[in-house]
Amino acid sequence: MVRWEPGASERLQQAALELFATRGFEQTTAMEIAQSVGLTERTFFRHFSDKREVLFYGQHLLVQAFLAGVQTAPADASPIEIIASALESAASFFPDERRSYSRTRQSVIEQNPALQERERHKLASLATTLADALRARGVGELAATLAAQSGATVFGIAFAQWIREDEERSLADIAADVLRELLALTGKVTAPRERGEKQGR
Amino acid sequence: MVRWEPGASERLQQAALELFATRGFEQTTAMEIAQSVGLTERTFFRHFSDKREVLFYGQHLLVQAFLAGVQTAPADASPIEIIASALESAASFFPDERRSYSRTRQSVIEQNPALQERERHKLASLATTLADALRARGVGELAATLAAQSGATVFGIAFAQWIREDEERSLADIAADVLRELLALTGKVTAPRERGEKQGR
DNA sequence: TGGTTGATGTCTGTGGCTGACGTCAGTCAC
DNA sequence: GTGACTGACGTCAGCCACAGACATCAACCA
Repeated sequence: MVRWEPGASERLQQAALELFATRGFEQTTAMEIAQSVGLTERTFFRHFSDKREVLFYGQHLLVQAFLAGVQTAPADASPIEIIASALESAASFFPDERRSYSRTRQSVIEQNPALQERERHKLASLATTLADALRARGVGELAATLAAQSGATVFGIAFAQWIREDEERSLADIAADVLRELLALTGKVTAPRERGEKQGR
Repeated sequence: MVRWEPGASERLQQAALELFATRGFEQTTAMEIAQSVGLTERTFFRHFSDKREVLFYGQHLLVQAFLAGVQTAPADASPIEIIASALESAASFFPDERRSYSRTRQSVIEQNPALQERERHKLASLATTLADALRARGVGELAATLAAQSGATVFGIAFAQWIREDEERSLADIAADVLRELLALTGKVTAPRERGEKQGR
Protein backbone atom coordinates (compact mmCIF):
# COMPACT_ATOMS: atom_id res chain seq x y z
CA MET A 1 0.00 0.00 0.00
CA VAL A 2 1.39 3.31 -1.04
CA ARG A 3 0.84 6.58 0.64
CA TRP A 4 0.38 8.67 -2.52
CA GLU A 5 -0.35 7.85 -6.09
CA PRO A 6 2.88 8.38 -8.05
CA GLY A 7 3.30 10.83 -10.89
CA ALA A 8 1.56 13.78 -9.32
CA SER A 9 3.00 16.23 -11.85
CA GLU A 10 1.87 14.20 -14.82
CA ARG A 11 -1.61 13.73 -13.43
CA LEU A 12 -1.93 17.42 -12.69
CA GLN A 13 -0.72 18.32 -16.14
CA GLN A 14 -3.17 16.03 -17.85
CA ALA A 15 -6.11 17.10 -15.71
CA ALA A 16 -5.24 20.73 -16.24
CA LEU A 17 -5.20 20.43 -20.02
CA GLU A 18 -8.56 18.68 -20.01
CA LEU A 19 -10.16 21.24 -17.75
CA PHE A 20 -8.64 24.15 -19.66
CA ALA A 21 -9.87 22.70 -22.92
CA THR A 22 -13.42 22.27 -21.68
CA ARG A 23 -13.98 25.17 -19.30
CA GLY A 24 -11.27 27.57 -20.39
CA PHE A 25 -8.07 28.62 -18.65
CA GLU A 26 -9.38 31.43 -16.51
CA GLN A 27 -12.55 29.62 -15.61
CA THR A 28 -10.51 26.81 -14.10
CA THR A 29 -8.98 27.34 -10.68
CA ALA A 30 -5.82 25.68 -9.48
CA MET A 31 -7.82 24.15 -6.66
CA GLU A 32 -10.15 22.46 -9.10
CA ILE A 33 -7.27 20.95 -11.01
CA ALA A 34 -5.67 19.65 -7.85
CA GLN A 35 -8.86 18.25 -6.40
CA SER A 36 -9.71 16.50 -9.66
CA VAL A 37 -6.68 14.27 -9.09
CA GLY A 38 -7.03 14.02 -5.33
CA LEU A 39 -4.48 16.66 -4.35
CA THR A 40 -4.65 20.07 -2.74
CA GLU A 41 -4.09 23.46 -4.25
CA ARG A 42 -0.93 23.84 -2.19
CA THR A 43 0.54 20.75 -3.78
CA PHE A 44 -0.28 22.06 -7.23
CA PHE A 45 1.88 25.09 -6.56
CA ARG A 46 4.64 22.92 -5.20
CA HIS A 47 4.87 21.22 -8.58
CA PHE A 48 4.37 24.27 -10.77
CA SER A 49 5.66 27.71 -10.02
CA ASP A 50 2.45 29.24 -11.34
CA LYS A 51 -0.81 28.21 -12.90
CA ARG A 52 0.36 28.73 -16.47
CA GLU A 53 3.44 26.61 -16.02
CA VAL A 54 1.43 23.40 -15.86
CA LEU A 55 0.95 23.70 -19.62
CA PHE A 56 4.69 23.96 -20.26
CA TYR A 57 5.78 20.99 -18.26
CA GLY A 58 8.45 19.08 -20.15
CA GLN A 59 9.70 22.04 -22.12
CA HIS A 60 13.25 21.26 -21.07
CA LEU A 61 13.10 18.09 -23.15
CA LEU A 62 12.60 20.17 -26.26
CA VAL A 63 15.55 22.33 -25.27
CA GLN A 64 17.67 19.23 -24.90
CA ALA A 65 16.63 18.06 -28.33
CA PHE A 66 17.82 21.37 -29.75
CA LEU A 67 21.10 21.12 -27.90
CA ALA A 68 21.62 17.58 -29.09
CA GLY A 69 21.26 18.83 -32.64
CA VAL A 70 23.87 21.48 -31.96
CA GLN A 71 26.29 18.90 -30.64
CA THR A 72 25.91 16.51 -33.52
CA ALA A 73 26.57 19.11 -36.19
CA PRO A 74 29.93 18.64 -37.92
CA ALA A 75 32.83 20.57 -36.49
CA ASP A 76 33.26 22.76 -39.56
CA ALA A 77 29.60 23.65 -39.86
CA SER A 78 28.60 27.29 -40.19
CA PRO A 79 26.25 28.80 -37.58
CA ILE A 80 23.30 28.40 -39.91
CA GLU A 81 24.21 24.82 -40.60
CA ILE A 82 24.36 24.16 -36.89
CA ILE A 83 20.92 25.70 -36.52
CA ALA A 84 19.64 23.51 -39.32
CA SER A 85 20.94 20.51 -37.47
CA ALA A 86 19.34 21.66 -34.24
CA LEU A 87 16.02 22.21 -35.99
CA GLU A 88 16.11 18.75 -37.44
CA SER A 89 16.79 17.27 -34.05
CA ALA A 90 14.05 19.31 -32.41
CA ALA A 91 11.56 18.39 -35.10
CA SER A 92 12.01 14.72 -34.30
CA PHE A 93 10.71 15.60 -30.86
CA PHE A 94 7.28 16.08 -32.41
CA PRO A 95 6.31 12.97 -34.36
CA ASP A 96 3.01 12.98 -36.20
CA GLU A 97 1.28 11.05 -33.41
CA ARG A 98 1.74 14.05 -31.22
CA ARG A 99 0.08 16.45 -33.58
CA SER A 100 -3.41 15.94 -32.24
CA TYR A 101 -2.34 16.53 -28.66
CA SER A 102 -0.36 19.58 -29.72
CA ARG A 103 -3.39 20.97 -31.46
CA THR A 104 -5.66 20.89 -28.44
CA ARG A 105 -2.89 22.29 -26.28
CA GLN A 106 -2.30 25.05 -28.76
CA SER A 107 -5.97 25.93 -29.01
CA VAL A 108 -5.99 26.49 -25.26
CA ILE A 109 -2.94 28.71 -25.49
CA GLU A 110 -4.34 30.70 -28.39
CA GLN A 111 -7.41 31.57 -26.39
CA ASN A 112 -5.50 33.23 -23.58
CA PRO A 113 -3.03 36.10 -23.87
CA ALA A 114 -1.31 35.21 -20.63
CA LEU A 115 -0.53 31.77 -22.00
CA GLN A 116 0.73 33.19 -25.28
CA GLU A 117 2.98 35.40 -23.26
CA ARG A 118 4.41 32.44 -21.43
CA GLU A 119 4.88 30.51 -24.65
CA ARG A 120 6.83 33.34 -26.24
CA HIS A 121 8.94 33.58 -23.15
CA LYS A 122 9.76 29.90 -23.42
CA LEU A 123 10.72 30.29 -27.05
CA ALA A 124 12.89 33.27 -26.17
CA SER A 125 14.70 31.46 -23.38
CA LEU A 126 15.19 28.58 -25.76
CA ALA A 127 16.93 31.01 -28.07
CA THR A 128 19.12 32.17 -25.20
CA THR A 129 20.13 28.63 -24.34
CA LEU A 130 20.76 27.89 -27.98
CA ALA A 131 22.96 30.95 -28.28
CA ASP A 132 25.03 29.78 -25.32
CA ALA A 133 25.52 26.42 -26.98
CA LEU A 134 26.67 28.12 -30.15
CA ARG A 135 29.17 30.22 -28.25
CA ALA A 136 30.46 27.10 -26.58
CA ARG A 137 31.21 25.86 -30.09
CA GLY A 138 33.19 28.97 -30.81
CA VAL A 139 30.62 30.98 -32.67
CA GLY A 140 31.05 34.71 -32.14
CA GLU A 141 28.94 36.60 -29.65
CA LEU A 142 26.66 38.48 -32.00
CA ALA A 143 26.50 35.74 -34.59
CA ALA A 144 25.50 33.23 -31.94
CA THR A 145 22.67 35.40 -30.70
CA LEU A 146 21.39 36.12 -34.18
CA ALA A 147 21.61 32.55 -35.37
CA ALA A 148 19.93 31.23 -32.23
CA GLN A 149 17.13 33.76 -32.46
CA SER A 150 16.63 32.94 -36.10
CA GLY A 151 16.50 29.26 -35.25
CA ALA A 152 13.87 29.86 -32.61
CA THR A 153 11.89 31.99 -35.02
CA VAL A 154 11.99 29.34 -37.70
CA PHE A 155 10.91 26.72 -35.22
CA GLY A 156 8.04 28.85 -34.00
CA ILE A 157 6.75 29.52 -37.48
CA ALA A 158 7.18 25.92 -38.54
CA PHE A 159 5.42 24.64 -35.46
CA ALA A 160 2.49 26.98 -36.02
CA GLN A 161 2.22 25.67 -39.56
CA TRP A 162 2.54 22.05 -38.44
CA ILE A 163 -0.44 22.54 -36.16
CA ARG A 164 -2.72 23.86 -38.88
CA GLU A 165 -5.78 21.86 -39.70
CA ASP A 166 -4.99 21.13 -43.32
CA GLU A 167 -1.28 20.57 -42.81
CA GLU A 168 0.10 17.07 -43.27
CA ARG A 169 3.81 17.52 -43.83
CA SER A 170 6.16 16.56 -41.02
CA LEU A 171 7.53 19.25 -38.76
CA ALA A 172 11.02 18.55 -40.05
CA ASP A 173 9.97 19.16 -43.63
CA ILE A 174 8.18 22.36 -42.76
CA ALA A 175 11.07 23.65 -40.70
CA ALA A 176 13.46 22.97 -43.56
CA ASP A 177 11.21 24.90 -45.91
CA VAL A 178 10.92 27.85 -43.56
CA LEU A 179 14.65 27.97 -43.02
CA ARG A 180 15.20 27.89 -46.73
CA GLU A 181 12.80 30.78 -47.17
CA LEU A 182 14.65 32.76 -44.53
CA LEU A 183 17.94 32.22 -46.31
CA ALA A 184 16.42 33.19 -49.61
CA LEU A 185 14.98 36.31 -48.07
CA THR A 186 18.20 37.53 -46.51
CA GLY A 187 20.46 36.07 -49.15
CA LYS A 188 19.11 38.20 -51.95
CA VAL A 189 20.36 41.39 -50.44
CA THR A 190 24.06 41.36 -50.95
CA ALA A 191 25.17 44.74 -49.64
CA PRO A 192 22.58 46.81 -47.82
CA ARG A 193 22.97 50.47 -48.58
CA GLU A 194 23.68 52.12 -45.28
CA ARG A 195 23.75 55.84 -44.91
CA GLY A 196 27.18 56.78 -46.20
CA GLU A 197 28.77 53.66 -44.71
CA LYS A 198 30.42 55.57 -41.93
CA GLN A 199 30.29 52.86 -39.30
CA GLY A 200 33.51 52.21 -37.54
CA ARG A 201 33.98 48.53 -37.99
CA MET B 1 -10.57 74.83 -10.14
CA VAL B 2 -10.26 71.30 -11.42
CA ARG B 3 -11.58 68.23 -9.83
CA TRP B 4 -8.55 66.04 -10.49
CA GLU B 5 -4.96 66.64 -11.39
CA PRO B 6 -4.58 65.86 -15.10
CA GLY B 7 -2.28 63.23 -16.54
CA ALA B 8 -3.08 60.45 -14.15
CA SER B 9 -1.49 57.81 -16.38
CA GLU B 10 1.77 59.69 -16.71
CA ARG B 11 1.98 60.36 -12.99
CA LEU B 12 1.30 56.74 -12.20
CA GLN B 13 3.89 55.61 -14.71
CA GLN B 14 6.56 57.86 -13.33
CA ALA B 15 5.83 57.02 -9.72
CA ALA B 16 5.81 53.33 -10.53
CA LEU B 17 9.22 53.43 -12.16
CA GLU B 18 10.70 55.28 -9.22
CA LEU B 19 9.24 52.91 -6.68
CA PHE B 20 10.22 49.86 -8.69
CA ALA B 21 13.76 51.15 -9.02
CA THR B 22 14.15 51.77 -5.30
CA ARG B 23 12.11 49.03 -3.63
CA GLY B 24 11.86 46.49 -6.40
CA PHE B 25 8.92 45.43 -8.51
CA GLU B 26 7.40 42.78 -6.27
CA GLN B 27 8.00 44.77 -3.13
CA THR B 28 5.87 47.59 -4.50
CA THR B 29 2.11 47.20 -4.43
CA ALA B 30 -0.25 48.79 -6.88
CA MET B 31 -1.91 50.54 -3.98
CA GLU B 32 1.35 52.17 -2.97
CA ILE B 33 1.92 53.48 -6.47
CA ALA B 34 -1.57 54.90 -6.66
CA GLN B 35 -1.47 56.49 -3.23
CA SER B 36 1.91 58.08 -3.93
CA VAL B 37 0.19 60.22 -6.56
CA GLY B 38 -3.05 60.71 -4.68
CA LEU B 39 -5.13 58.06 -6.41
CA THR B 40 -6.66 54.77 -5.43
CA GLU B 41 -5.65 51.27 -6.39
CA ARG B 42 -8.87 50.91 -8.37
CA THR B 43 -7.92 53.86 -10.53
CA PHE B 44 -4.50 52.34 -11.17
CA PHE B 45 -6.13 49.29 -12.67
CA ARG B 46 -8.43 51.45 -14.73
CA HIS B 47 -5.40 52.93 -16.44
CA PHE B 48 -3.32 49.78 -16.72
CA SER B 49 -4.69 46.33 -17.37
CA ASP B 50 -2.22 44.87 -14.92
CA LYS B 51 0.64 45.91 -12.69
CA ARG B 52 3.36 45.16 -15.22
CA GLU B 53 1.72 47.17 -17.94
CA VAL B 54 2.56 50.45 -16.25
CA LEU B 55 6.15 49.94 -17.39
CA PHE B 56 5.13 49.53 -21.01
CA TYR B 57 2.98 52.58 -21.31
CA GLY B 58 3.62 54.25 -24.65
CA GLN B 59 4.76 51.15 -26.44
CA HIS B 60 2.30 51.87 -29.23
CA LEU B 61 4.36 54.91 -30.16
CA LEU B 62 7.30 52.67 -30.91
CA VAL B 63 5.07 50.48 -33.03
CA GLN B 64 3.94 53.52 -34.95
CA ALA B 65 7.53 54.53 -35.55
CA PHE B 66 8.18 51.10 -37.04
CA LEU B 67 5.10 51.33 -39.23
CA ALA B 68 6.09 54.78 -40.41
CA GLY B 69 9.40 53.36 -41.52
CA VAL B 70 7.59 50.65 -43.43
CA GLN B 71 5.43 53.21 -45.21
CA THR B 72 8.30 55.46 -46.22
CA ALA B 73 10.34 52.70 -47.82
CA PRO B 74 10.49 52.93 -51.62
CA ALA B 75 7.88 50.96 -53.51
CA ASP B 76 10.39 48.61 -55.07
CA ALA B 77 12.19 47.84 -51.83
CA SER B 78 12.80 44.22 -50.87
CA PRO B 79 11.38 42.95 -47.56
CA ILE B 80 14.76 43.31 -45.90
CA GLU B 81 15.13 46.83 -47.22
CA ILE B 82 11.72 47.68 -45.81
CA ILE B 83 12.81 46.29 -42.49
CA ALA B 84 15.98 48.36 -42.63
CA SER B 85 13.84 51.42 -43.17
CA ALA B 86 11.57 50.51 -40.30
CA LEU B 87 14.55 49.98 -38.02
CA GLU B 88 15.94 53.36 -38.91
CA SER B 89 12.65 55.00 -38.16
CA ALA B 90 12.26 53.16 -34.88
CA ALA B 91 15.78 54.00 -33.80
CA SER B 92 15.02 57.69 -34.08
CA PHE B 93 12.43 57.06 -31.41
CA PHE B 94 15.28 56.62 -28.93
CA PRO B 95 17.56 59.63 -29.05
CA ASP B 96 20.62 59.64 -26.85
CA GLU B 97 18.90 61.79 -24.23
CA ARG B 98 16.63 58.89 -23.54
CA ARG B 99 19.39 56.43 -22.91
CA SER B 100 19.68 57.12 -19.21
CA TYR B 101 15.98 56.71 -18.63
CA SER B 102 15.98 53.53 -20.69
CA ARG B 103 18.80 52.14 -18.61
CA THR B 104 17.05 52.48 -15.27
CA ARG B 105 13.86 51.11 -16.77
CA GLN B 106 15.74 48.18 -18.21
CA SER B 107 17.48 47.43 -14.94
CA VAL B 108 14.08 47.08 -13.33
CA ILE B 109 12.92 44.74 -16.05
CA GLU B 110 16.05 42.65 -15.89
CA GLN B 111 15.52 42.01 -12.22
CA ASN B 112 12.11 40.47 -12.66
CA PRO B 113 11.22 37.48 -14.85
CA ALA B 114 7.57 38.51 -15.09
CA LEU B 115 8.63 41.82 -16.58
CA GLN B 116 11.00 40.17 -19.03
CA GLU B 117 8.13 37.99 -20.07
CA ARG B 118 5.98 41.00 -20.77
CA GLU B 119 8.77 42.71 -22.67
CA ARG B 120 9.28 39.72 -24.93
CA HIS B 121 5.57 39.64 -25.50
CA LYS B 122 5.59 43.24 -26.59
CA LEU B 123 8.44 42.61 -28.98
CA ALA B 124 6.61 39.61 -30.38
CA SER B 125 3.40 41.50 -30.94
CA LEU B 126 5.44 44.24 -32.56
CA ALA B 127 6.68 41.61 -34.98
CA THR B 128 3.11 40.55 -35.66
CA THR B 129 2.04 44.09 -36.42
CA LEU B 130 5.09 44.59 -38.58
CA ALA B 131 4.31 41.44 -40.52
CA ASP B 132 0.80 42.71 -41.19
CA ALA B 133 2.21 45.95 -42.52
CA LEU B 134 4.53 44.03 -44.82
CA ARG B 135 1.67 41.94 -46.14
CA ALA B 136 -0.28 45.11 -46.77
CA ARG B 137 2.60 46.13 -49.01
CA GLY B 138 2.29 42.90 -50.94
CA VAL B 139 5.02 40.88 -49.29
CA GLY B 140 4.21 37.18 -49.25
CA GLU B 141 2.78 35.51 -46.19
CA LEU B 142 5.81 33.59 -45.01
CA ALA B 143 8.34 36.18 -46.13
CA ALA B 144 6.46 38.87 -44.23
CA THR B 145 6.46 36.87 -41.03
CA LEU B 146 10.13 36.01 -41.32
CA ALA B 147 11.24 39.50 -42.21
CA ALA B 148 9.18 41.05 -39.44
CA GLN B 149 10.48 38.61 -36.87
CA SER B 150 14.02 39.25 -38.01
CA GLY B 151 13.44 42.96 -37.73
CA ALA B 152 12.15 42.62 -34.20
CA THR B 153 15.10 40.42 -33.31
CA VAL B 154 17.57 42.92 -34.70
CA PHE B 155 15.88 45.71 -32.82
CA GLY B 156 15.92 43.74 -29.58
CA ILE B 157 19.60 42.93 -29.85
CA ALA B 158 20.50 46.44 -30.89
CA PHE B 159 18.52 47.97 -28.07
CA ALA B 160 20.19 45.70 -25.53
CA GLN B 161 23.55 46.82 -26.86
CA TRP B 162 22.54 50.48 -26.88
CA ILE B 163 21.73 50.21 -23.19
CA ARG B 164 25.11 48.81 -22.22
CA GLU B 165 27.22 50.87 -19.91
CA ASP B 166 30.20 51.38 -22.22
CA GLU B 167 28.15 51.86 -25.36
CA GLU B 168 28.11 55.26 -26.99
CA ARG B 169 27.01 54.66 -30.56
CA SER B 170 23.51 55.68 -31.55
CA LEU B 171 20.79 53.08 -31.67
CA ALA B 172 20.48 53.59 -35.40
CA ASP B 173 24.14 52.81 -35.93
CA ILE B 174 24.01 49.73 -33.77
CA ALA B 175 20.86 48.45 -35.45
CA ALA B 176 22.45 48.90 -38.86
CA ASP B 177 25.47 46.90 -37.71
CA VAL B 178 23.36 44.11 -36.29
CA LEU B 179 21.27 43.89 -39.44
CA ARG B 180 24.41 43.75 -41.54
CA GLU B 181 25.73 40.94 -39.37
CA LEU B 182 22.47 39.04 -39.80
CA LEU B 183 22.68 39.37 -43.55
CA ALA B 184 26.29 38.27 -43.54
CA LEU B 185 25.41 35.29 -41.41
CA THR B 186 22.60 34.04 -43.60
CA GLY B 187 24.09 35.26 -46.82
CA LYS B 188 27.15 33.07 -46.60
CA VAL B 189 25.15 29.91 -46.89
CA THR B 190 24.10 29.80 -50.50
CA ALA B 191 22.52 26.38 -50.73
CA PRO B 192 21.76 24.59 -47.49
CA ARG B 193 22.01 20.86 -47.96
CA GLU B 194 18.48 19.67 -47.36
CA ARG B 195 17.62 16.03 -47.57
CA GLY B 196 17.69 15.49 -51.32
CA GLU B 197 16.46 18.98 -52.01
CA LYS B 198 18.00 21.49 -54.30
CA GLN B 199 17.71 25.08 -53.31
CA GLY B 200 17.09 27.27 -56.31
CA ARG B 201 20.06 29.61 -56.64
C1' DT C 1 14.14 0.94 17.28
C1' DG C 2 14.34 5.30 16.46
C1' DG C 3 15.81 9.11 13.51
C1' DT C 4 15.53 11.11 8.92
C1' DT C 5 13.53 12.19 4.53
C1' DG C 6 10.20 13.71 1.24
C1' DA C 7 5.78 14.42 -0.59
C1' DT C 8 1.68 15.94 1.06
C1' DG C 9 -2.11 18.37 3.99
C1' DT C 10 -3.70 22.37 6.91
C1' DC C 11 -3.88 27.03 8.20
C1' DT C 12 -3.36 31.65 7.37
C1' DG C 13 -2.40 35.22 5.14
C1' DT C 14 -1.14 39.05 1.14
C1' DG C 15 -1.84 41.19 -2.99
C1' DG C 16 -3.40 41.39 -7.89
C1' DC C 17 -7.49 42.21 -10.08
C1' DT C 18 -12.72 42.77 -10.90
C1' DG C 19 -17.76 43.98 -10.66
C1' DA C 20 -21.16 46.93 -8.97
C1' DC C 21 -22.35 51.15 -7.58
C1' DG C 22 -22.03 55.94 -5.91
C1' DT C 23 -20.03 60.77 -6.62
C1' DC C 24 -19.33 64.89 -8.76
C1' DA C 25 -17.26 68.48 -12.15
C1' DG C 26 -17.76 69.80 -16.75
C1' DT C 27 -20.55 69.81 -21.01
C1' DC C 28 -24.23 69.96 -24.00
C1' DA C 29 -29.09 70.27 -25.31
C1' DC C 30 -33.12 72.67 -24.88
C1' DG D 1 -30.47 78.26 -16.62
C1' DT D 2 -31.83 73.62 -15.81
C1' DG D 3 -31.48 69.02 -16.35
C1' DA D 4 -29.56 65.00 -18.57
C1' DC D 5 -25.32 63.05 -19.67
C1' DT D 6 -20.40 61.78 -19.54
C1' DG D 7 -16.03 60.63 -17.78
C1' DA D 8 -12.80 60.06 -14.27
C1' DC D 9 -12.62 58.81 -9.85
C1' DG D 10 -13.82 56.61 -5.00
C1' DT D 11 -15.79 52.84 -2.05
C1' DC D 12 -16.96 48.28 -0.98
C1' DA D 13 -16.91 43.50 -1.39
C1' DG D 14 -15.07 39.50 -3.18
C1' DC D 15 -12.31 35.82 -5.96
C1' DC D 16 -8.26 33.64 -6.66
C1' DA D 17 -3.19 33.07 -7.44
C1' DC D 18 0.43 32.21 -4.66
C1' DA D 19 3.44 31.72 -0.36
C1' DG D 20 5.21 30.89 4.56
C1' DA D 21 5.02 28.00 8.49
C1' DC D 22 4.12 23.88 10.47
C1' DA D 23 2.13 19.15 10.96
C1' DT D 24 1.73 14.41 9.16
C1' DC D 25 3.09 10.00 7.98
C1' DA D 26 4.90 6.16 4.94
C1' DA D 27 9.34 4.60 3.62
C1' DC D 28 13.96 4.15 4.20
C1' DC D 29 18.06 3.70 6.89
C1' DA D 30 21.51 3.40 10.73
